[in-house]
Amino acid sequence: MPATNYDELKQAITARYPALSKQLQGIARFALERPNELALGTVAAIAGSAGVQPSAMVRFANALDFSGFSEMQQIFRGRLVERSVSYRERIEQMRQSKRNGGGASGPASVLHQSVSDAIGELGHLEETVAAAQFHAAIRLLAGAPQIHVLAQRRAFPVACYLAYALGQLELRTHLLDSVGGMLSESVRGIAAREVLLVISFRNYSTGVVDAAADCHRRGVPVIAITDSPLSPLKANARVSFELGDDSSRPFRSLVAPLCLAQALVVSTGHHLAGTVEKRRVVPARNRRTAA
Amino acid sequence: MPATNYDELKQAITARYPALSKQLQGIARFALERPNELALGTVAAIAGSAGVQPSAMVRFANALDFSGFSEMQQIFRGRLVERSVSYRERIEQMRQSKRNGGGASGPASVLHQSVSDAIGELGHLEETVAAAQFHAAIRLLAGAPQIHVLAQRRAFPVACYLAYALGQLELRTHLLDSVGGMLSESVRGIAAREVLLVISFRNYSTGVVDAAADCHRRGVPVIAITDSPLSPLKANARVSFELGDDSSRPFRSLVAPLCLAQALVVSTGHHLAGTVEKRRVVPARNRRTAA
DNA sequence: AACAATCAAGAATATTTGTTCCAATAATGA
DNA sequence: TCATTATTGGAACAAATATTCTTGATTGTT
Repeated sequence: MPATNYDELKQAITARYPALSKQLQGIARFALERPNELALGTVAAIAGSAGVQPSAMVRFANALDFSGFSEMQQIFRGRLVERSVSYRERIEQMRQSKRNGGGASGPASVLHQSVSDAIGELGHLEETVAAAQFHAAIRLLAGAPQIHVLAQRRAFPVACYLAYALGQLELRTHLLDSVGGMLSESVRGIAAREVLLVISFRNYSTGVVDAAADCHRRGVPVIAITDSPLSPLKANARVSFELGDDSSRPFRSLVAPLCLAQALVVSTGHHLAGTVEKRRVVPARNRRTAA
Repeated sequence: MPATNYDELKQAITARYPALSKQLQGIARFALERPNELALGTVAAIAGSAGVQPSAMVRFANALDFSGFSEMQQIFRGRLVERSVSYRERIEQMRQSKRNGGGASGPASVLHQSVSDAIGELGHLEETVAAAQFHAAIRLLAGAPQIHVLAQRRAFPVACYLAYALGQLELRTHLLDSVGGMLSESVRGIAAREVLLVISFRNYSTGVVDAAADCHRRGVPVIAITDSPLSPLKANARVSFELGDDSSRPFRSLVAPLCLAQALVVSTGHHLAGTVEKRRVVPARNRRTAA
């Protein structure tokens, strides 16, 4: 019964260390000191770096109940891919709390799968969003005399939420729709001082892409929430968030974009609160009353 | 002059993407979506996962000025180790910021807070939802000749998503709106064999509550997604999900209800695929790529 | 000091893996 | 429609890699 993850492996190495031969003990120390090298190197390279023969690495793996070096290496590779510990712990806790049903293909397992996927997406979200982009988007949103939000199909709920929540902040917010085919006319009416906020994922709705392109060309600041750097929105946006959708799953969720949207709204609210206080002190001009 | 790190590689892929062949474009998307797989897999495995031949992977690497696949893979591997050290830093920062009292109030911490809250809600969701309710809801959804979805204000995005996703399953789905004040008339037209799916949280929109009450009284099955057992929707629903919204936080999120909605849709899809063969169900994959 | 037993080294081997090449197919333009 | 070009699929090849095995060395024990 070999270890199945890095923590177990670490534990196994620690437990058996005293009973190992001198050379194997050296390899054990080497492995714990440089797990990255163990994960990516070849046996020959690792053995050379550790000052032993390749066969010794195999013996080491065998001493840990692995069938061979490659099997052990998978554990080290898994460590590189694992998400940050806090998320992994929470998922692990959840898995264990739901350990009863055997969990093959029941409806409960679908919920569990959705939750796990969603947590994974959220972890990924926090990794991918750069603070600079985030801050730039907030500045644009907080300073705009009017915000136009546009999305279609699958992404539309995100636009709905943004329009609603930004409206709660008493920002002038306009949810663009394509009712009556008047979308391009509406888009054309957006002024350069305003902001267009677009959300679209593959396959990118042409209406949304065209709107972003039109506004971007005219100098209107465009904020895009999309899935990939290859998105046509990226080239047409001043600020873009690429959330990296994993298309291997058949049902892609809106959890990550919605969480980002909420964070944007909350931060914009904080930003406004800060600036409003300043403006009370220096009430020279007020920008949002002109309507 | 091939790329020397992952950012350069991403940039190079983005730049050359339009000039690539269709297959190579697909590989480009695949590579950006699943860089971990690119880093650790063998050409054969990756090519299989991407649905192409190994030679295509080599061609892709060549198109990015690499001498072969292995050279390109080094970039992906480099990203993996860099990321793992940045994880350490981030975790360390997190621990330190926790020690120094509450988290700072920068924009990055808002995102972190949103993600953490969302994960908490998801965990709560999985504990709260009972399998019996879930199953009952699925049976109703899968068997209905028509599904009506209704929500307003903050919950409206959930209704949007449900209407869209259920429509993808080729279920007759109708998103109710209150445009023109015709909501009560629309609700009155719902037949007893159909299903009404309502979503509402505090303060419960009167339109939604009244619609649920009307339908429930007339024998129309009502499925409710709401926040509390005290919700007026619970008394007027045949199946209800009470997600327990924490109203202490100023901005309540839609992550949990959306995740539940997705799980419902996926399970309903499975249910349809299992029961009705001729209906050509589980079309999600095909539809996604077609539309 | 001699024997036994474990351990390490290094070459040989069998497997996996990346790469290349050529034929088949699809796309493009006349 | 035909000819030409680009693109893709698939198999064959060559390089590398992991693993095994045998020989030699070292250590510990009687």
